[in-house]
Amino acid sequence: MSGDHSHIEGQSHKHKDKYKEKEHKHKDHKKDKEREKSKHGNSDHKDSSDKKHRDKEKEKLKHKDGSTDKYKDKHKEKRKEEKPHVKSELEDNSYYSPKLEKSLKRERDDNDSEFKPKKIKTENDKKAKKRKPDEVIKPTKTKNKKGEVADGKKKAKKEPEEKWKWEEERYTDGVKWKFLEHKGPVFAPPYEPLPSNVKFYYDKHMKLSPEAEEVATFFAKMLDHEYTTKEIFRKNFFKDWRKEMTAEEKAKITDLKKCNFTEMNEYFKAQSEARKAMSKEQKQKIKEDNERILQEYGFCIMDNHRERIANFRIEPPGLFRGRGDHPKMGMLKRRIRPQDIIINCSDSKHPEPPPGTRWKEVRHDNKVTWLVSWTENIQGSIKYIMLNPSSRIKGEKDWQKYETARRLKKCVDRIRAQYREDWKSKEMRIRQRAVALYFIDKLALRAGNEKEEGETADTVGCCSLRVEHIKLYPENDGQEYVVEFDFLGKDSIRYYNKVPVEKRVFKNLQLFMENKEPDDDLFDRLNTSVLNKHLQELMDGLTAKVFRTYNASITLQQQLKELTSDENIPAKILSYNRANRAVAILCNHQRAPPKTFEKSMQNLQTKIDAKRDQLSDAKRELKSAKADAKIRRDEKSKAVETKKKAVQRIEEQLMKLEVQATDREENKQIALGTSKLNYLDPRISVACKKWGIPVEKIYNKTQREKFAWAIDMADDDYEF
DNA sequence: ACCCTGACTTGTTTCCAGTGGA
DNA sequence: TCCACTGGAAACAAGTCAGGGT
Repeated sequence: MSGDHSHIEGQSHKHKDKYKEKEHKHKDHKKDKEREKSKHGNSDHKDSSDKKHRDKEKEKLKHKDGSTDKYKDKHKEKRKEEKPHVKSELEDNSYYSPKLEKSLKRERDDNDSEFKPKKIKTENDKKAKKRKPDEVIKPTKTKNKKGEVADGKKKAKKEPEEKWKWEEERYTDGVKWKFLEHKGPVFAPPYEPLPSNVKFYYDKHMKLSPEAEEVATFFAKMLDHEYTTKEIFRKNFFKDWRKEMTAEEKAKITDLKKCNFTEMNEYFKAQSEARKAMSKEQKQKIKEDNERILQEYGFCIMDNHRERIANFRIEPPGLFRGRGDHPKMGMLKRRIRPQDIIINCSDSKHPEPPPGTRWKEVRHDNKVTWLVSWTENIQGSIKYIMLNPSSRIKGEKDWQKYETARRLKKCVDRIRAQYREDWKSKEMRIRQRAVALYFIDKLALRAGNEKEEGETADTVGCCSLRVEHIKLYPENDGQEYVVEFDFLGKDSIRYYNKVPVEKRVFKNLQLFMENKEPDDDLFDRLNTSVLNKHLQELMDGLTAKVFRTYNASITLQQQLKELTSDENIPAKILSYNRANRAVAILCNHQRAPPKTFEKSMQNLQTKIDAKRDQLSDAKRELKSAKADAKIRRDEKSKAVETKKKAVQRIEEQLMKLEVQATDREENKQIALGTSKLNYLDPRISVACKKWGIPVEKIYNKTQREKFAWAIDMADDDYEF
């Protein structure tokens, strides 16, 4: 499986080289340079224009845009100053992050007194006031088993309705729901210490304290994983692990290299074997238990409907697995407790925290869609529990997204003409904006927000491209003005592409790159907020990502028109998949070739070979039958007919297999799912029924649930 | 004007259970 | 009946973007 770096249509490289080695010097280097820049108080472009005047226009440019210092640099400088982690006196232990610190502080400040839910100012608030000015949600002890919930304002006590009526804009004024009731999250099961005979080894066998042991098991479970060999991972893990150790353990265990987790690792392997080997009844029981939990916690009532919750289980503790070259991989992801949790629901009734605990907060914010949130300790960002894609709240939003893309369709010509015009602008920032937009449109690049250096893997999108990420070839492989892109995008997936561009774009790129270091920003006068502000002016609701949606959907529609033949259904589905694949390639949706890929390919190949043999056998038989018939002067020999049929049948089967093989091979490194789920207007697919392709052949059950809105609107002659 | 962060979408990988062929 | 394979779901990381505070 290793070593296969084949390309897909000249575009995407794969997996192995996905996590490109990056020099870490990068950051410090950059920092220095920025300091220098700001010291001199002038930008690259002023400097550069003093050099040779290759381009007349440049002269004008420099004056026009001298106005601003670079935003980007400013941020960076600022951020760096703030960065130093001031350790809070209350947080001696490991779980430290700046954001967390803030929220901890808040917690400390305002809830020592009494558990009192916070009220926030929303529309809801006004309503609440009308009802009962100072209603405090008291931890209701009411174990409402059966319908004794029938107190006054319980509008949702009527049986939940069956189906939603799809409306693009249901509530005005940002209200997302009017009634919301749920059971709260399901917490990760508490840690169960290992049996006493399973020990950790360091010079000698030793039993760890439960706290240290738990963290050790996280590592032990991953022993087979490549992560555990990476230096950063090991370093971060060890640092966080030591924080959980007792003083003696800390004194003793000082070197991760000397740690031996194999015994623990084997114990877990045995456990999973045992789980596999369980009897049918046991498995059945587990399944039923899960179903019970799902039924109890996996649903909520929103505006009279019972809706499925997407992730009602709190993420269990473990070691953080960042993607790509992540500086924080291996850090301990801490266990979430009830006092970390914010509950969001209607003000009438809220879920109970587990006995002996309390929620961090209960609020009633109907302008947001989440039911539960907590702050995670690695990046200090907020995690949410939200509804399933099949829910109304997600469906309507999805629908809206495609409607925006369709509006773009109406004015895309105008916008394209506009940015082409802007390539000639006198202002550098406008040229940069126009070229970036061209990339976003033509290549479906992501916007490319700035990221916190050192906090996340070094990845880029359009606006954050650096000089080192592109190469210019005035001439390449017989094509003029070729740009070679090579960078790591979202999830550290490599984007590699060579595209011919228009001359003006090419010249502009040369201009942007002049006098810059490889790690300078290509578009130093541009960031996503500037770009999006501009787009907003061009069309209401237009942002960079709308182009991805638009181009994906329009590509599907076009490809379908070209490809769909009047053949049988399997052939049509293949056509659909081809169209889907074209989109996935456009969006650079890659996947690691499945571990079993080679093998399954081989299996298919042996099948094909067998079919071939069978075919030649059949042909031979046909031949001899023919000869035989000739001798016997039997014009309409039955034998010949049947043999002929057999040959035909086998040929067909062979073809089918070969098609399957190509389909699979073409799909080796391409993931269709992402585009299917997020970029392709489902109504285009639903409308395929006009060619006799039933929706069931395109979408599985969950997908049909997610796209219920689209199926509902079902319209044969739907045009994106 | 800038910057931060909350909310929500998009993305890949991992896990698991069901399926169909030997 | 077993077992290898596969597709789908779950998990959760990593984006985008808007709005509000400074």
